[in-house]
Amino acid sequence: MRPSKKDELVRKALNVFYRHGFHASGMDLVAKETGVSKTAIYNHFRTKDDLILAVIKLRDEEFRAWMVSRIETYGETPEERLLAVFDAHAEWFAQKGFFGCLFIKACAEFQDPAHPVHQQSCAHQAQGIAYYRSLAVAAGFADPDEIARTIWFLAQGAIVAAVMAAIDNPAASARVAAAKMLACAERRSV
Amino acid sequence: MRPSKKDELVRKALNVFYRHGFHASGMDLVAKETGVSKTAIYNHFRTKDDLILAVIKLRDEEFRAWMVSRIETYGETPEERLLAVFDAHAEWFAQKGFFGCLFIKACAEFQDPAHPVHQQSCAHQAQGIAYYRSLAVAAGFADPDEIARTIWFLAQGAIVAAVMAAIDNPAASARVAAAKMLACAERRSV
DNA sequence: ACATAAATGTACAGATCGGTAACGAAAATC
DNA sequence: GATTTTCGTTACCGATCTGTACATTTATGT
Repeated sequence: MRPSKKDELVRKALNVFYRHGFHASGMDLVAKETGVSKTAIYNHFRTKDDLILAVIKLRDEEFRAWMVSRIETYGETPEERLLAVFDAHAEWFAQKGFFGCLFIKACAEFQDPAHPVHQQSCAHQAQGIAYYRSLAVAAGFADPDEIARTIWFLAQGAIVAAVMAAIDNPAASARVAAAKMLACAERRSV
Repeated sequence: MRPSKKDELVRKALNVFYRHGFHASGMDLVAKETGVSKTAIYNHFRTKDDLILAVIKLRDEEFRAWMVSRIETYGETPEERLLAVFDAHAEWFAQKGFFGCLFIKACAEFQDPAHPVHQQSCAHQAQGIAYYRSLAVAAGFADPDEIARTIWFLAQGAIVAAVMAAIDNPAASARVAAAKMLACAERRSV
């Protein structure tokens, strides 16, 4: 199987797991929805967990790249980009087929901290925080860690709200809060 | 079965589902862990979903009562209580056996918005926001909805962080952000 | 065109899933 | 103390689960 074909399989499997959940999606369903026979799938992935891990890794790469790209389009300066985070999230929430955060779901279904899927999902979140921190550093904030954590909390809260709460445009609401927070935050002394 | 016995069964089932997940916990496991035979369980709950729904409802009642109680202990005034939210969350995160938010997990596993478990979980979140809003109103903020949403976002973000992110004491960090936000927020004009 | 590799559908193994039937024991009710 | 309800145990049902075997067909590379 060509690498591109394998990617395509993983991407289609991602859709199945994303929509129906990991444990709720049987391999027969995955085979049907991806159009790849179960035999062929198991030729390339030893177990279902291996496939799920590949799904998580693909999503990690693609989603982070997409998110960074959108943030850098919405905002020019580092400080603008800290707020553009929420514009990008708003765009994400508005996409048809938005069903929440795959990584939060993955950790909800694979609770064992030793499970690779759990760890990979946590690693994804760490990268998000690290990116926000780099923006906060570039923007010259005195406490970039606190800034990054706050932006991240607000963004994750908005994600949860987008799935569970009857809040209109949670990303916009979180953006307002973030803007006020940034306006009050101290800059690094020269 | 006495109501108290039934409650006890639901409470023990809650522990099973909380620790292992809903789909990953078979009814045989539930029977074993609760000490109630599968037959007896099915005498009182028509299906597994019915039991799960009872679990969600029990958790909703108990957890909200606990959270409100802790918040009102940590804070005296409404404004203090908006920050005490994070003290209560910190206490929750520190409890042994903390495994994240059951309602977030429930929505992750029951994605269909028409599913009662999904709806009940969302209703729980709505009650949380409503409580924060009542505090914001009592504290005299000009825009209690925005205040409530921000507190809620930060709290939910802290919960996600407590499970997934390598952030030390996320509740304390969220509290700092919330305090700054409240300090800048406008009061209602008399 | 041919040899090789890989995909397919079907069928299956073994385990587990949600849920039930049957029956004796226990216990609450009258 | 007799009766009725509820309980646990055990075994089971059909469906579905992950994962595999196998023979056939389809791509692929030279």
